Amino acid sequence: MSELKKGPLFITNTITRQKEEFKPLNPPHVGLYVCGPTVYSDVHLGNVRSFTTFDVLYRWLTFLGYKVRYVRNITDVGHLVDDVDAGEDKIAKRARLEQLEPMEIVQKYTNGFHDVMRLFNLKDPSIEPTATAHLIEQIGMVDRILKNGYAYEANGSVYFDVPKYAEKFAYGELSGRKIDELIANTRDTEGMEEKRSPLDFAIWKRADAHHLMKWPSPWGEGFPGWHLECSAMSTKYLGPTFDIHGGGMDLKFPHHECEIAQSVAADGIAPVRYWMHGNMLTVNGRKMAKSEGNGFTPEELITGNHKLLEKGYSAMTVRFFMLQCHYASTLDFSNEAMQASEKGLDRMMKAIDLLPKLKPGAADEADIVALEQRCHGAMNDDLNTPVMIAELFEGVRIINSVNDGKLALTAASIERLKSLFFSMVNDVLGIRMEEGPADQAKDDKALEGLVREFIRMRAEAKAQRDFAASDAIRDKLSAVGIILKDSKEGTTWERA
RNA sequence: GGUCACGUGGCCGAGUGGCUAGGCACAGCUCUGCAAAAGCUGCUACAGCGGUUCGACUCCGCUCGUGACCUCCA
Repeated sequence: MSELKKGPLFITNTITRQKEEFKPLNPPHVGLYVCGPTVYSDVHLGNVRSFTTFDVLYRWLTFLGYKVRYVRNITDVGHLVDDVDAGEDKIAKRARLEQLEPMEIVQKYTNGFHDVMRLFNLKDPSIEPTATAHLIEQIGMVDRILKNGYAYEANGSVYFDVPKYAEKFAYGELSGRKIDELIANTRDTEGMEEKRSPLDFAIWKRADAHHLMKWPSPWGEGFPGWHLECSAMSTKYLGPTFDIHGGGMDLKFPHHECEIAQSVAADGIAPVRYWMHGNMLTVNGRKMAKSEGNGFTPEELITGNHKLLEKGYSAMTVRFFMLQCHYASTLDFSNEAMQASEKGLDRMMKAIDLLPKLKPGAADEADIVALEQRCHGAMNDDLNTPVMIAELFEGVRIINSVNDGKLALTAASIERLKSLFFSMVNDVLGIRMEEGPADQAKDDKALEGLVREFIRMRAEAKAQRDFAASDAIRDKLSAVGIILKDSKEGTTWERA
């Protein structure tokens, strides 16, 4: 058993805009923080793409042997509908609309989120902290920022003093923004009188008497600002500086920019060493977003019950479709592309099914070790899943050729190929193999026996060269969704 | 308006200063009684215009087009 060439891993650090070698702070431990959902509505496919990106990152780091502490939060308070005037909380607003207690909303959509994560085979994070369970930490952080002079209290709210911070630190370095331009581009809005600068953002917000979600604080009853929870919880579980912070591109500004500012202002140290941002899922060239009305839920996707969908697609097909595109590129959803992925995945799964049946030969006519190294190399090159999948299709060709007796592989190479596919497809890409479209009904004993009997009858007809009868059997089975395939070794069947 | 991306063959999508991405579709061939599957082969592209270079799809500039962020968003 030769040593696998697994390293080094390069990832694009969005704060430097460069591909950098990943070196954890305290190897073999890796701290990974990913911005989770705000649980006030159903997640849509665009959200799934983002979480899938970091799921694969988590899986790959684990595969490389790192001990990853993966923190993905649930935002259950503090996410303002409008930061400027009313300051109503998204969850509170939803609660009012649905006439539910805010925590009912949180529970409902948290459950829904978890269902979707399971459906798409996303691994659970090591810690899934909620904002409401970390009020103490958040208040503590506000306090530190105040004490350090980077925030001010106004009328029961506390605002982060961006211009003051920018005197000493590089506010805007992540998103590439310049503070003068930001000020120049600010629109006049209502209710800004409390803020000294339009760029300032709330880290603690006073709650009115009728406000549903509020907690006592040194500044009165209120609730934490949106950006604060991630800073407070990442600091608590991963330390003041940790390895990787991930999220969607659309969180870069202002959310992640504010996170950096908060951590630096509170603890005097940059919180994150590698920032990673996943790109958007688009539909007809436009970002999938609730406001566009072009999003569909995973349920609609699977049933095909949506005007943009010609048919339903399985969760694993969707996952495969997403991974055929690099995470940093936009990915455009279309029925044509989905069907291409569905067929490609199907072909791959059928090849995987053949793996245990391959007959070893005396020599190797394909280099499995090299294939393996190319797979690993693709992943180490900024998680290039599309290239890795392309390599796997090379493996598919090899498997089929060996199966056809056109290519020889030794028993050892077959074993290696088997474990390569298992680790890359199942462990790293997170495609559940048993759910391959290939054979869902194979464990149905009665059906298997029935089809076998038809195959036997058809073989008899064929032996007597009664092709009309044999074709009739095949056609009728085909009409009920059973496809027969003849080969030298006999006839096999599968579901259409 | 400001900032930043992107524009690849019929479709989706990688990548690189000179050498085949891959998937799907299509065509031909092999196999087969026929079909399906599988394999082989073919179709061979990098928005436009300039520039740098021995050589650019890959670097630079401009033009056109598209998108994202600047307000909540994965």
